[in-house]
Amino acid sequence: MSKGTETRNRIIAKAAPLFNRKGFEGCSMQDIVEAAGLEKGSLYGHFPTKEALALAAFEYAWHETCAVLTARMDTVANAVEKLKIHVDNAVSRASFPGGCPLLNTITDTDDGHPAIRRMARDAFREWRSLLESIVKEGQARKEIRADIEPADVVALMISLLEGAMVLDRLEKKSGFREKAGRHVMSYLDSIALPQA
Amino acid sequence: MSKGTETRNRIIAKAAPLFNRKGFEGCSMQDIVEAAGLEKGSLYGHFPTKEALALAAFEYAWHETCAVLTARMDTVANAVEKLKIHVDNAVSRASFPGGCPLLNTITDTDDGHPAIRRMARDAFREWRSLLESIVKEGQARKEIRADIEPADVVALMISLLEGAMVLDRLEKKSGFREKAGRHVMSYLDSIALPQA
Amino acid sequence: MSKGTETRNRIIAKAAPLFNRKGFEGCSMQDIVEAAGLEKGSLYGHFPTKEALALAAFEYAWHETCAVLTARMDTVANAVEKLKIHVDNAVSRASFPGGCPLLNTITDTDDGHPAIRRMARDAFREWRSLLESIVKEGQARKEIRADIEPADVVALMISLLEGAMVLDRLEKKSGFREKAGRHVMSYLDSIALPQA
Amino acid sequence: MSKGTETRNRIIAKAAPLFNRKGFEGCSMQDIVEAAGLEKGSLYGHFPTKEALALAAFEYAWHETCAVLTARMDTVANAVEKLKIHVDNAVSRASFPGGCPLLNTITDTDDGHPAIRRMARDAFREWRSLLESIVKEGQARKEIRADIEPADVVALMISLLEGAMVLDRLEKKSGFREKAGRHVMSYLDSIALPQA
DNA sequence: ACCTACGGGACGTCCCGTTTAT
DNA sequence: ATAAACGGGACGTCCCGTAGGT
Repeated sequence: MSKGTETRNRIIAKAAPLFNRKGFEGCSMQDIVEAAGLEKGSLYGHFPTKEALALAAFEYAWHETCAVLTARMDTVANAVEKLKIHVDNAVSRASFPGGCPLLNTITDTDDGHPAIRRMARDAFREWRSLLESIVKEGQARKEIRADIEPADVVALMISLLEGAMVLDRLEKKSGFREKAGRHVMSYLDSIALPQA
Repeated sequence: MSKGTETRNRIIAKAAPLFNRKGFEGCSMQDIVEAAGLEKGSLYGHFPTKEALALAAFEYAWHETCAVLTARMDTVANAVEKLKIHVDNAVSRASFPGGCPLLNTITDTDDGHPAIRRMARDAFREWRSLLESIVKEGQARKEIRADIEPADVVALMISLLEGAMVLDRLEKKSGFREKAGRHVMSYLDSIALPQA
Repeated sequence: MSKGTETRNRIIAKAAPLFNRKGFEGCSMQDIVEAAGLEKGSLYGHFPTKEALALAAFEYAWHETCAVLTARMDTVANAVEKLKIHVDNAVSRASFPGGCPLLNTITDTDDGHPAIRRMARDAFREWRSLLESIVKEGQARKEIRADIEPADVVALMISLLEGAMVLDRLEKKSGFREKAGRHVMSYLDSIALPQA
Repeated sequence: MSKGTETRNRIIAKAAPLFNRKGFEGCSMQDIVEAAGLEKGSLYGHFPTKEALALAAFEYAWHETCAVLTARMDTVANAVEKLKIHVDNAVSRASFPGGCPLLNTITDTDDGHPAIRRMARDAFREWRSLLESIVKEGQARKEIRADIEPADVVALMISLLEGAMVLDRLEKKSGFREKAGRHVMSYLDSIALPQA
C-alpha cells in the first residue's frame, strides 16, 4: 500500500469517530488534523473539501459497524438464528465511538449536506434489504411464519435497536439496549415455525 | 404580558425549530436574529449567551412536544387506553419541526454542552416517570398484568417510538412510525388484563 | 472622530509602510494585523479585501509624500523658486519608509491589480499637472523662457528624481539624489529669465 | 550542449520574464513550471531553491539587457559617441519583458533576499564602472572636458534613464524615455570638447 | 429598549515551496 | 524525471459577544 493511501486511511480512521461524536459542524478540520497527526495543508491533497472527508468517514464508520453487526451470522443456517445473532451483535458488540453512525448522520444532516444524507440513506436501505432477504429466505424455508410481513420484522428490529442505542447514551445504566434485545428475541421466537 | 417577555417568547419560538433542525453548532445567532426579526444586540439583551438561548429553546420545544404527547390522555381512565392515546399522539400528532427535540438534543450534545444535556436527561426522566406511573397505576387497578416490569413497557415504548421517528425522516414513505405504533398497540393489548 | 475611524486610520498608517516596503504580494494580512495591533477578523469590517486596504494605504502614502514634496512651496512667488523648493523637498526631505510610494506601486502592480495601478497613474498625473502648471505660470509671468516645453521640464524633474531615489537605495553613499538635485537646480537656472 | 544544460537554459529563459514582471513573491514555482513545460519535481533537479532560480534568472535577464545596452558601442572610438549609442540603445532598443531587470530587482528585493540584492548591486556597479571608464578615457583623450566629474555624468545618465523607463510603463504615450534620451544627448554635447 | 458597529478569534479552502518515493 | 505527499501559511469569511450610540 502506498504511503498516500496509508495516510488517507489514517485520516479517515481518526476523523470518523470525531465526526460521529461531534457532528459535521461541531467538528473542525483542526480537530481532525490534530487527531491524525498532520498539518492542515496536508489534508487538501487527500480530500478536496470537508464534506468529501465526512463522506469517506461515514463510509468507513458504517463499514466497520456493518462488519460487527453481521459477524457470525453465517455460522448458522436458520433465518431466525441469523437474526438473533444480528440482534446480539447490535446489543452487545456494536460500539463505534459516538454511537451508531447511521443514526448520528441522519440527525446531523437533517438540514443540509445532501450528499452525506444520501449516503446514509443508501446504507440504511442496504441494511433493510439484508434483513428483509433473510426473513424472506426464512419464510421460503418454512422457518418463519408465512403470514408475517418481512418489512414489519425489519422495521421493528431496526427502529427498536436504534432507538434504544440512542437513549442508552443518555443514561448509561438504564439498560435500554438489553431490554430492546430481549424484546426482539422474544418477538423473533413468536414468528418462528417449529423445525423438524 | 410585558413587551419584553413577548419579544423573549418570540425569540424562543423562532429559535427552537432552528436549534432542533440544525443543532447547536450548525445554527448561528445570525440565523436566529434573522428568523426572529430583530438585531444581534437585542438578542443579547434577553439571553446572555448562546447556550442560555439553546436551553430556553429546548425547554420550549420539549414543553410543546409534551403537550402533544399527553393530549387527550385524561379523557380515559384505563391505563392501557391512556398509553394507547399516548402512542397515537406520538405516531400521528407529534411533529415539532426537525423531529423529536429530545432525541436531537441527545445526539447533538453528545460531546460538550453539559448543561443542555442535563436538561435533556431530566426531560427524558420525567417522560419515563410519567409512563411508568401510568403502568404502575394500571397494575394497581388490575388493568395490566402484575408480572410485567413497568420499566420494560416504558423502554419498549420510548425506544421504539424514538427509533421509528428518526428513521422515518430518512425515508418519508417507509411508514416506520405507523409500524412502530401498531407494534406497541398490540404489545399493550398483550399485557392488558380483561376488564369486567 | 469615532472609534472605528480611528482604528481604520491606524490600520492604514501601519499598513502603508509595509505595502511600500514589501509589495502587495510580499506583505501578508497577518503582517498588517500584527503591526496594527489587532486581530484578523477586525480588518474585515474596515476593508473587505486586501486590495481595498492596499488602495487606501497607497492613497495615504502618496498623500503624505505629496505633503512633504509641496511643503514651503507657497512661501515664494517665483516659479523657478517654487520648483527649486520642490526639488529640495524631494532630495532632502521625502523619506516615506520603503522609498517613493509611486514608483514602488508602479513596479509592484506592473502585472495585475489594475485598480491600484489606476490609482498610481492618477497620482502621477496630478503630480505632473501640478508641476506643469507652475512652469506655465512662470512662463506667463516671464520667469521662465517661453521656448521651453513645460512637459519637458516636468519629465526631466520627475524622471531624474525618481530614478535617483531608487538607485540611492542600492548604494546608500552614492549620493545619487544629491547629484540629481544639483543637476535639476542648474537646469532650472538655465531656463530661468533674469528678473527685474 | 548537454540535454540537462539545455533544459536548464530553457527554464531560466522562461523564468526570467516572469520574475521580472511579477516579482519574486508574485511569481510562483507553479507559474514557472507551466511556462517551461515541465513538472515541479524536475525543476528542483536543476535549482535547489526558488532563490537560486531567481538569481540565475536575474543574471540572465541582466546579461541580455547589457548586451542590448552595449551593442554597437565599439563601432565608434569617441567617448561621447560611445555614450550616445549607449543612450540610444537604452531609449530605443532595451525592452526586456517587464522593464529594466535591474530596477525591478532593486525595488522587489528591498526587503529580504539579500543574495539577489547583492547580485543586483554588483550588476549596478559594473554598469557604473563601464560608463565611468568611458568618461575617463574620453577625458584622457581630450574628448570630454576635464573639469567634469565622471561620476556625475554616470549618475545623470543612469538615474534619468532608469526613472524615465519606469514612468514610461505607467503612461505608454508620455514619451519619457525619448525626452530623457534627448536631455542626456544635449548634456553629453555640453561636456564634449570639439575634436580636431 | 433597540440596533449599528467593532472586537477578537477560528475556520475552510487553497496554494506554495520543498522533499520523498518511484 | 515524474508525481504524489507534506508542512506551513495565506486569504477571506463567519461567528460570538461587547460596547457605544440613538
